[in-house]
Amino acid sequence: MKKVSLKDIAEELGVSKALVSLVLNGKGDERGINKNTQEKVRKKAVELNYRPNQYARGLRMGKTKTIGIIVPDISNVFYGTLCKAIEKKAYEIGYNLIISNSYEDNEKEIKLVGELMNRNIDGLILASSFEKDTDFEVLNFREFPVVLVDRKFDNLAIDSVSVTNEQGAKEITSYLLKEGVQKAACFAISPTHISSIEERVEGFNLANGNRPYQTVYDISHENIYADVKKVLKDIEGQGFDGIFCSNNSIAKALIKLGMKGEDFFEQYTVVSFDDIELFDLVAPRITTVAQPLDEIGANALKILLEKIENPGSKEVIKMVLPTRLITR
Amino acid sequence: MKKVSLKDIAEELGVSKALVSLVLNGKGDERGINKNTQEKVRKKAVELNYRPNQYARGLRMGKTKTIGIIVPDISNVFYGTLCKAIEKKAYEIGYNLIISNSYEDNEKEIKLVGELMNRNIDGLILASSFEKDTDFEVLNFREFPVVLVDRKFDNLAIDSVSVTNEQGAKEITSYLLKEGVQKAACFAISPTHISSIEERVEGFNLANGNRPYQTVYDISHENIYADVKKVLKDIEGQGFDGIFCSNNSIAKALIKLGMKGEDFFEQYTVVSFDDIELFDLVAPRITTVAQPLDEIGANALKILLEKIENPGSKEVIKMVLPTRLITR
DNA sequence: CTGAAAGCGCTTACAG
DNA sequence: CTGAAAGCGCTTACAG
Repeated sequence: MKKVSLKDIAEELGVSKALVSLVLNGKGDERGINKNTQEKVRKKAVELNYRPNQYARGLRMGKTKTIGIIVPDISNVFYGTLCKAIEKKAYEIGYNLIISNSYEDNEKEIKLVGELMNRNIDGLILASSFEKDTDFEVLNFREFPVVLVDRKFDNLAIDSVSVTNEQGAKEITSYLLKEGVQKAACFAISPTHISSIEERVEGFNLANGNRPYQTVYDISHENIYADVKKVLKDIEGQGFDGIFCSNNSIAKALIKLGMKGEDFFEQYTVVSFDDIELFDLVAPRITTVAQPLDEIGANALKILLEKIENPGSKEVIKMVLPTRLITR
Repeated sequence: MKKVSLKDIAEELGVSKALVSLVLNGKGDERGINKNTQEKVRKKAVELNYRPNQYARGLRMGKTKTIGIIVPDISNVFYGTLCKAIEKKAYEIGYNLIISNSYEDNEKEIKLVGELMNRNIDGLILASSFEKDTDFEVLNFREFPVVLVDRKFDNLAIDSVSVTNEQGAKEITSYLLKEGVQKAACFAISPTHISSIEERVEGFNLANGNRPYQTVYDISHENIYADVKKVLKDIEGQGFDGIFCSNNSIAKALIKLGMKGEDFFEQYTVVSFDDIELFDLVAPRITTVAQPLDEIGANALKILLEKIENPGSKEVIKMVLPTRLITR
């Protein structure tokens, strides 16, 4: 019942381990190994159900064909879909993914990065929960291949794939105003200095440039529902008639609250960043800014693989993909 | 810039690799190594930012503290939440998770199982897409530690964690009838012979025992929306006034279709298996059967770890956890 | 209290 | 065309 190794195949066939290894790795022809011998080796490998030990191989080669990915929360459909996109591509080229959740907890993120690096992953895709460039430096990646997704750090020389957050927020806010909203509020999720949120708020502000009044409110990501409720109460009677949500969690809280209020959705027009299925199924349906998750995932992986294959390269790619307004 | 190994620490301190290894693995006291020496070793390890090479360790020990998990689709919030629950527990005890998607594709599932076993995972948690016991045998786990979740195979000696699908479906169907529904339809997702779906249909049938009429309709999982639409058309005018959905995807399709129809939700009372956030945010809100995802995950992991630690054990645990009716 | 040595399973120069 | 040997970084008997 024990695992079969190269040695087992070699002994049964009366050849060396080296030869077996060469053949099984497709280097038989290149090294001019007898076709006949090659055939025998391959047959025996199948017969014995040989599976190469990746840890031995990893130890020897220094590469493991495993990449790590850290997201705030895999059960959030946004990150779930992103991981799925990455996993799909990775699978096609023989890579596996180790997925971990940081829960927006910097301490845990630091630990996770360390542990994943321990496990000799070849590279890391990271949706970081860090807020400032300076904090980020504790992760100390040096030459280690890392690509940031979703959130980026402009002042650091680290590759990233993000979207046109500012432009997307500006577009959807403009849409809100064009639809007749007089006074819009922006509900920003904390921590607001995460790059993507900062840019969305900026987009909101830009679109409001020549309006008499608009305001940004902070919502704690740990306590979204209660905070949204509180802010709604605070702005009551101030003439607001539109709300831009900086991410899907806030919009979900608003929907839940809105269902309880009598005429909430007559009073407020709600739009949101992040296009999730839910927004198409509630009444009224929510107009959103969609992010190209498949492309984000595919590009992050592609950039990461290039880094892995060219370890010396100092080139830094900061890719920004377009968002799409989905009016409903 | 190269990785620091045991040898580096040993050389800098003028001791042996063995000693360093012992100390760093907490066996210093047990082996009576000088406290002072231990201190020096630990300090140096921190100073050099030593990270043990898990592949060398795995190769030597035959254990890798990595477990694999295969689900149909990580972006489905049901599986996303399950994975999150497992990942959380696993992290606490120093295990990492390799997560893969089978997309309900048997071929891919077979490949994935092979690849994960190649990678020397210590064990596997599997939400299998296989339909019959006999098909399942190609996976050929032998002694390999595996725990099934969500779907189980009664005739195979493999551990599993599932829920009271039949009881849950029976309860919610009874609720439907008690609420005044006269004639209920069951929308079952294909393939209907997956254990969980089979049991839910059975529960539905049981609750309808003494009713004049009820029917089960198959919905293909590849084409849910179109199929639901078709079935709805087919049953029109036959006096149906209630629908039990065998999983959340069907209910989502119904909601989407229902929003387009004028008085859909006056005509039909809809209830569903799987409690997802969405069902609390649509109008009307959907009554559901909730599965204890955290407990499923925690127990699956616990059982798996026991298997990993007692490789010889022939004991088979088929755990069934209770569902909960959530009326809205 | 500590060290030298073997060996986990692989790949890759090197030698012939 | 093929084999013997070294070595990746670790842990664990064994020896003293």
